[in-house]
This record gives sequence, structure tokens and C-alpha cells, in this order.
Amino acid sequence: MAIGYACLAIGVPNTDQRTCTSNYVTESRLLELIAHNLAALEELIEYNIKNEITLFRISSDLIPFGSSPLNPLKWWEIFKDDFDRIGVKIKQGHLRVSMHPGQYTVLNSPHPEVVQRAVDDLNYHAQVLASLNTLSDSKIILHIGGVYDQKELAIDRFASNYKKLEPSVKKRLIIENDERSYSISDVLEISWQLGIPVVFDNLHHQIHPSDPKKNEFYWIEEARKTWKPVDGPQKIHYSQRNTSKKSGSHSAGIDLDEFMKFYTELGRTDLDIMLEVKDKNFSALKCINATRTISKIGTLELEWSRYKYTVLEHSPAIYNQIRLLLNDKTTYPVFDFYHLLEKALAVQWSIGERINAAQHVWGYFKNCATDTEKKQFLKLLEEVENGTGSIKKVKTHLLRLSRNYEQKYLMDSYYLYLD
DNA sequence: TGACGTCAAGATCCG
DNA sequence: CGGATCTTGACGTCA
Repeated sequence: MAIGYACLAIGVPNTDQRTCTSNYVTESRLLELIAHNLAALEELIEYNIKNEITLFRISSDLIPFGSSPLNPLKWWEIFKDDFDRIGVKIKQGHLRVSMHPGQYTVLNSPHPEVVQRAVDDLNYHAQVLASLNTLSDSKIILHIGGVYDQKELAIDRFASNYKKLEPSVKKRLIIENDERSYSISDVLEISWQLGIPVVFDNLHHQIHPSDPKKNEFYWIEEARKTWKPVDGPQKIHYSQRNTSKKSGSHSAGIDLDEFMKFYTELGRTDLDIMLEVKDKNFSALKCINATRTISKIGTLELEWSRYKYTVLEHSPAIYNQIRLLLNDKTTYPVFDFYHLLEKALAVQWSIGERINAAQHVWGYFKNCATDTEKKQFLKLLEEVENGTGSIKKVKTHLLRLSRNYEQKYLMDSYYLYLD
């Protein structure tokens, strides 16, 4: 089983994807952006492999205006060496990558120009995955589209437009239930008609269920039957509700107990789970570590090294509890560890504790920093104390110091990247 | 016509 | 001038 996250990682330097608006598009600007984004993708791939995250969705923004006439570049030829090199890393790292055009790629629209743009967009996505030399288990996830008051006709349009797609797209295309128009049973029916693998999305299903008598595990089993060996392991999307926001919103992080309840009831490890969650790689690592079959405390120690100063600024008490928890090197207290972590992050920080944590981090530099750097730090800290500054500025300063003095341990710390 | 979702770029404001 | 904050863009459907 692989568990993964979508498009971007938090706290991993040099992995941001850049773009520009249409009125600023020039060939040289596009070349610059593509080069930047490919370098960022390579960093992301390396991070994923190093951290044993073997499922990853590549951002559709990799090639700005990749499916638009605004971008006439043959980017797959110009950057062939980069694609090849990244592709080798993906393959050697046993990483499974996918892509997911947004809700605006609508293959079943009654408007031919909308359909044409959808086709162009699917071709673009297939071109990216082909350029990386991935196999047909590297998928493109698509929603069915609109209903237009006549669902049967809309489905027919989807079917006839699907049949006209390039083989390079067809071999990768998979379809997903959405939260408004097409329930999981709708999507399965389309799948039976066309032979397309189905991705079950639990949150969309919660919001837009098809049969109240059947639970989500029933539908996951049904979806399983749509996957052929050439498609790779079945994929599902898993997310949790953000209860404080509108119904379809994804949660900030994955609640481990809720995830484990799902995982246990699922009772299978022969499928891949794509998490859709705001904190991305953080939650992916949590779920991966909680479901490891081979476990060692070093994994948790590595996580702790990234989280410790963030925990400290929320709760020194829990900070100490986790330290004690990890003392016994013969155990793997993964649930206690993440429970404490979740508990700490839920604690509202106070100014005093934030300053305390910042001073801990400053400890790395007190012997090497220049007087100016020290003065700057103390000034920023004082501004936080009297309410005129922000901790963000303090952290930005500490991040710059970490880079300048090559404090690797700190540079990997989530503390520097979280607000 | 605005909401939906998503992320940065761009624009503007502030000290 | 730099940094923080607000607005826009880019997409299509639906209320």
C-alpha cells in the first residue's frame, strides 16, 4: 500500500511551483518558469523517495498554460533531458505519480469549444506523464462533468467524447465520484460501459451518497473490480471534513484515530490511498508511519526532530512528554506519539511560549551570529513581546540564519515554515 | 451575477 | 524600500 499527498509539500525548500498570468506570457518567461518548476518537481520527487512517500500527485501547473495556445513551446522536447532524469528517479524510487485536472476540465459539456479544451488539457496531462516515461499505472483522474438537466444525455456525451480520446490518454484516464452531480454508482455505471477504472472518494461520497443502505467499503469493493492489472493497484481518495468550513472543505490535518478506524475497517493493503488534506506531506507521513509493517523508533525520532520546536511553542509540557516517550529505543509508540503531537498543535500558543521556542532555536546561532544578526533577532523578539511585531518575522530571520550557517537540522524543522 | 476551489502573481497599502 | 495584506486570474457549471 502506498499513501500519498497532492501537488505540494510544506517545509521542503525549493519545491514551489510558479506560474504567471496570461497577459505576462512570453516565450522566455515560459522557459524560465518551466525550468524552475521541473527543478522544483525534482526536489519534491527526491524528498518523497527519501521519506518513503511512494504516492504523489504532480501539479497540473507544472507547465504553465500547458494546454493553451498561449504556450506554443514543445516543452517535452526542449526539456527532454530533465524529464528523462526525473523519470528515472521516479522509477528507481518506486514512486507512483498521477495527475488530476481540476473541476474546469469538462469532457461532457454541450459546448464543443469546452470539450475541445478538455481534450487539449487531457492530452497535456498525458504528455507530462509520458515525458516522465511512466507506465500506464500513472493515472489521470477526471470528474464526469456537468448534468445540464439531462443526466442520461450528459453521460452519453461523456461516453462518445471519451471514445474519441487518444490512446495515450485512454490508457491513463480514470474517473472519480464528485460531491454534487455524479455519485459513486453513477460513475460505476459509466465505468462498466466504457471500461474505465474508478476512484472512490470518501468525502465526496459522504456529501453525495448514492444508496444509504450501502457503506463506503461496499463501494470500494465495487470500484476495485474496475481495475485491471495494467492499471496498477486500485486507488482511492481519502479526506476528512473541515467541520468549521463549508461541507466539502478538506480538513487541515488528518485525525489519526479517524483514519485508523477507516484503515482497519478497510482491511486491505493492496490499494493506494491519496490523501487530500491541507497539511499535505505532514499527514501523509503520519499515516504512513502509523501503518508501517516494519517499524523502528528512528522514524519517529526523525519526525520529532522536525516537529519539536513547533510543539514547544504550543506546549512545553507536551514537549517533555514526547521526549520521555521516545526514550525507550526498543519500542515504536507511534499512536501515543502522534496523539501527543495532535494534542500539542491544538493548544493555543501564548506569546511567552512562542518567545521561549524562538530562543531555543536561537541557541544554534548564539556563538556564530554577528552582532547585527543578534541585534536584529532581539529587536524582532521584543516586537513580538510588546505586540507590534510578528513571530513570522522572527522565523524568517531564523530561517535565513539557518541557511547562511548551514544548520541542516534546523532547515528541516517544520517550525521555520509554519506560522 | 456570484459562488465554488485553488494557488500564486500582481496590486496596493503601511510603516 | 521591504513586508504585510488584499485582489485577481483562470477555468465551467449551476443556483
